[in-house]
Parts: sequence; structure tokens; C-alpha cells
Amino acid sequence: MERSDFYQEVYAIVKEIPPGTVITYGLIARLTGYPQRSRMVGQALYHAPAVAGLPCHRVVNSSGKLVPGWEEEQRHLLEQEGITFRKNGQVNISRHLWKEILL
DNA sequence: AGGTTGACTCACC
DNA sequence: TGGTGAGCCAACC
Repeated sequence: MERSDFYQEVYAIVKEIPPGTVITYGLIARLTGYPQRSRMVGQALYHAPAVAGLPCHRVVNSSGKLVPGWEEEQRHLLEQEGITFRKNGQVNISRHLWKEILL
């Protein structure tokens, strides 16, 4: 499996995340068939071309934390979709997780 | 070639 | 709940 293939799979999954839901790096890694590569999912998104128009603001880590250095704008985008946050500023994952993909 | 780094996660305190 | 430490893996010095 080439790096670009893995990246493309990640992008394909992220592209399908419905508005108003979120998903974690670990879950994306699982869906690609490489459950140990959660860190690589982050790399893929970091290197994702802006023109791809991916809803990468809907990807958060397993504790609900936002992307380092992008918290403010990301939070706005998520709030516009109806995502709610906890007191500590982290996404309320249990409520908004994209569950359909787990079936 | 070997050490460091990070958009991570899990198991334990 | 929240913090910490170990495991993780490919990219990048």
C-alpha cells in the first residue's frame, strides 16, 4: 500500500462525513483497514490539498479536542452545523459521532 | 541508519 | 473527569 493510496482512502472517507456529525482519527484509521495508523490519518489531513474541499473540521481526536492551532475557526464551522461543546471546549462526541459508518 | 516528531489512542491511575 | 505514560508508525531530519 503506497502512501498516496492510504491518503486517498482517508480523503474518500472524510468527504462522506455528513454535516452535523464528527468522526475521530482512530475510526478513520479503522475504516481504511489499518487501525493502528491514527497518527497517519492526521498526517494525511495535514497534507490535504485545500482545493479538495474536504470537511476536515468534522474530524476530531478521541477525546473531542479540536485541531491544534485551528480551534477557533473549526469551532465556528462546527457550531454552524449544530455541533455542541462541553464546558472544557471539546466536542460532545457521544452526541454527534457519525455512527452510521460503524454498522 | 538512528533519533525525533506528531491534526493519535488506550489503559491506568 | 483529568493527567500520565507507553505503544504506535511513517515522515523528516
